[in-house]
Amino acid sequence: MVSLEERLSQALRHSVRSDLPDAAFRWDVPKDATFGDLSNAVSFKLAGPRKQSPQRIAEELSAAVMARCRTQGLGGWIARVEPKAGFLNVFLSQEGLAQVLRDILRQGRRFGTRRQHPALSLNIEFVSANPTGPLSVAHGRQAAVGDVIARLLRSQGARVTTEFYLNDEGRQVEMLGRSLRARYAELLGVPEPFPEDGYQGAYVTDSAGRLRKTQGDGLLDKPLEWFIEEGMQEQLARIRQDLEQFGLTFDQWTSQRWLRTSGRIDQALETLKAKGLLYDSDGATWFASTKFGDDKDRVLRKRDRELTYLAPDIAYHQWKFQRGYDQLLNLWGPDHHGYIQRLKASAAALGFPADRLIIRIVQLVTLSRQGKPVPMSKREGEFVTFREVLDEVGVDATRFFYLMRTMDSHLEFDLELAKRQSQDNPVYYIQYAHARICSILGKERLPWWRKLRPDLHLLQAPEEQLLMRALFQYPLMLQVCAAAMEPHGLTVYLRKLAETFHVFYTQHRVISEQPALSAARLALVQATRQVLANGLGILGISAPTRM
RNA sequence: GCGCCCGUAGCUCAACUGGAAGAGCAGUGGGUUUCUAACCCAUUGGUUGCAGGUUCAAGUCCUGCCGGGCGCGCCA
Repeated sequence: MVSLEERLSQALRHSVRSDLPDAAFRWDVPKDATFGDLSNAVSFKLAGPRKQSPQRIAEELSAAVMARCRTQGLGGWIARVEPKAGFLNVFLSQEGLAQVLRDILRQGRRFGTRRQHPALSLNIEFVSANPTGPLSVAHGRQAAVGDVIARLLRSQGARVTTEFYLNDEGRQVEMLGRSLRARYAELLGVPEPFPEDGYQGAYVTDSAGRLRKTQGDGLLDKPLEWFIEEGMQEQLARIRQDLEQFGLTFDQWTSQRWLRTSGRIDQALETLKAKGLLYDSDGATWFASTKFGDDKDRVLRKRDRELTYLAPDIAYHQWKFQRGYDQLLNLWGPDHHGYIQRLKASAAALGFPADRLIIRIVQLVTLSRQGKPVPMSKREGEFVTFREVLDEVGVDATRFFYLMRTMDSHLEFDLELAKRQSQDNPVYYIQYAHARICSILGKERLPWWRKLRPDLHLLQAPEEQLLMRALFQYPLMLQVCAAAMEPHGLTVYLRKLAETFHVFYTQHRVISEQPALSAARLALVQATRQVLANGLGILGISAPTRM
């Protein structure tokens, strides 16, 4: 079904007759409610070529758009199209607002979602933490952002695969195996030097303790590979468990080991070689990535004949491209941003359009308590983990706090504020609005109201109008967040919607002595509840019926 | 030295691919015999780091500075 704003865009385009790009005809939600429900600034773009003032053009266009709406059967939904300071401002009519409520109540959980033909297919790879220890708070943020981007895009009709790249061979996991073995030996009283750059976290010692408990004291005969495998599997299981607790299961796990044994790494290197993009120098094999915009060429095979990390990564992205996605999205930590150029260069070198590979950096997270920073020392291997935050703060608040900022911004995560169950915690503020509505709906004592077809035109109070207008914005807001691949706007919207509801609630009784008005208000709060639930659902946050 | 992100109210941050400067918190003062006060109302707070440029229009784009963070390996 085509939305109102899309039909308005068509009407506007029809009225303008210009070859301006589609974006120029898009309607935005204006910042200020006095500017109406939708606004557009195309008049400014036409002012130059037409040598007329924007306001003059806006006046013409508003009449033309209104006329077009009438012939298209939209006239009843629009009160007026108002030219103001060059902008076109659309004000929905009471019937238009009533229609929004009807749409919400009819579509229920589907309200705000769209379908695409054909559906955009997309792979999102994120978290991809090494299976060598607990997830960090930064991984947690990536988990939240990636998960909600996936949900947002799915809500807009895209086919999304979420994927975790498992770094299950190489130096890092070997170091975990060595560390585990050393701790195990330590527990037995057999002195064995702890590896330099080993994992010093207490979790390794815990892990060694468990090994001893379950498998006895005779494990030092086992080869290093055995310790690597044991340690890695345990860490991986914990990572999966943490993510699951967070409400996140990945559609696909791709392992580096599998990439190698299946021959895909060799194959990728062969492809580059066949294209004449590999050369030997200083005893190493280099990839001529500068031909594709990189700052310098990169080593793929070191002098010791071992591959660098880039080689399997190239193969991995080739494999992702081969699977036929329209777009690949990678979420990385800020420590990887220097890596973007070379990976994009490799995609281009392999003949894939580099603009189909989108790499976004999710910025750092710092923890604080009541404004005071929580020290995070990685040197001793002791740092606040994602699991600790999750256990202390809970899933809902953790998700919300991770998503409250744009991913470009450093995130200051205040543990005390997130935990606090009070008015300054936005999560509870939103959930409370939902619970309040459920309380009203549960207490309804006059069942014959249900038989009334509500007369939504009774909802004339300013607070009711504002609430309906906020509900109207939901689908458009979702669309914008999905297109930007940025969840943060949804948290802002839901807070605003909850506020609009709370204001309405304190001003007006829903269930009163007036049956007709009560029925209308019941429809209004039911629709509000639905949108709050839908929005929270996309954030992966629960919508409690009681608090 | 080079690259990326950030710089907006006392604090934490928005501003949807240039479009009409905003929230929350903190501060101050108020409001519940009624469907949940985890709520609401009022009010204080701005040279958008600095200087130029492009534009009808710049927090947003370009140039140069200043400040904060991160990265720049034949580590992963």
